[in-house]
Amino acid sequence: MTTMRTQADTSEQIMAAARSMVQARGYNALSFRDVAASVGVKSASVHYHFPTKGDLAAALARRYTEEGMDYLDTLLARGEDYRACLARYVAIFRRALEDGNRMCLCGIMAAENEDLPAAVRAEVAAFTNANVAWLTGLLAGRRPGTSPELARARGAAIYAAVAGAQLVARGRNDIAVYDAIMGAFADTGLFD
Amino acid sequence: MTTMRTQADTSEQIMAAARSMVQARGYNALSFRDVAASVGVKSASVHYHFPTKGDLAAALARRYTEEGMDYLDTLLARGEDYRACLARYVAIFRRALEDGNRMCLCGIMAAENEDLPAAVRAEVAAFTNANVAWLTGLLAGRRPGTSPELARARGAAIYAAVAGAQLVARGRNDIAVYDAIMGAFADTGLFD
DNA sequence: ACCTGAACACCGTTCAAGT
DNA sequence: ACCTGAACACCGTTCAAGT
Repeated sequence: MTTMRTQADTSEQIMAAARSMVQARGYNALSFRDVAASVGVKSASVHYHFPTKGDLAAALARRYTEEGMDYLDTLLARGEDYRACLARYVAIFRRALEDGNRMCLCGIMAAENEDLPAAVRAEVAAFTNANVAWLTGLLAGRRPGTSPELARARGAAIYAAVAGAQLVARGRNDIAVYDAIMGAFADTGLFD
Repeated sequence: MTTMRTQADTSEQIMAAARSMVQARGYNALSFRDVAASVGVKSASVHYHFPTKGDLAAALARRYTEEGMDYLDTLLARGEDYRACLARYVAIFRRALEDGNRMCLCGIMAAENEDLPAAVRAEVAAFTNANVAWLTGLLAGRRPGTSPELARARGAAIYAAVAGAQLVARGRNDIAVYDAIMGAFADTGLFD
């Protein structure tokens, strides 16, 4: 029998604190001293676990993508229909707004693209690609006849719609704006 | 006969340099020392013209909104039809990507919402509101029967579509992605 | 293995001092 | 009216030093 683990590793606590901060204020506003204070260590200790801010942000984005894709894969495995899967997808981005008017971790960092170290930029791109690929796959099942190019463009459009709606609703600090926008997209047939 | 003005005021040069920097890297990455170096003064001089970073960013956003709305109003005055006006609108956000993979000034600052001084946040919200109102007005002319709520939701959806597509295409550093996404939206009838 | 204090060059901001 | 150098408390990062 191994030792009980009653407390998260320092690395895990750092990642949890940092993730919450980035989703609220972005990569540039992430402060090693703030993270350290929130965890109860000094900022130099954070550098022991994550040598640079880029290393920390890249780790955050990689895990964020993994966890998100795991959830999306369980959605497919559950055998729910096309519309139900899309509704769950739209609900994921709504949840970030519910959680203190936050954004998707990679959505907010995408806006900071030019400021990101290359490794972080790559992880953000990987998140976007994974999301568009999942949506494209879902669409392919729905419309077997469509060309790959058109299916991918539509997958990207759904991702852009959700990301854009999140951005606009967040600026208004009003979840009803997110719902109204997604309703308008639904009316145009974006989810049919 | 008054004195010739062969050079822009220092304030104007500061705003031009700062605007370009914010559209490329955001509010947080805007540096008074970088702006000063680009204009040829010291950072303390920038504070003479714009006491705080918030004052500078608020002035940038206010003028950006004014200039943008002036252009949109000339579009309407030209008497072009609904589709042509929307095509011009979509082209505005494309142009930022053409200009060094930049973003809409207020779009990128919207992502930084939580970091913005209140005055800047208000200007960013005013830009969004003005854009949605313009789109809503355009839609009202096109579909006189629609309820104000639905027209506004659809106006917000078009704005979110454009902002989201810009964000996604910028992350890929590929204008073709913007065009493909807008094409997919057009296919769903978002612009009909 | 993990943490820390001290130092470095950056940042926005302030202010007394210059012209 | 406009600009500046110097100082302040911040920042990410490094590193020698501690346990």
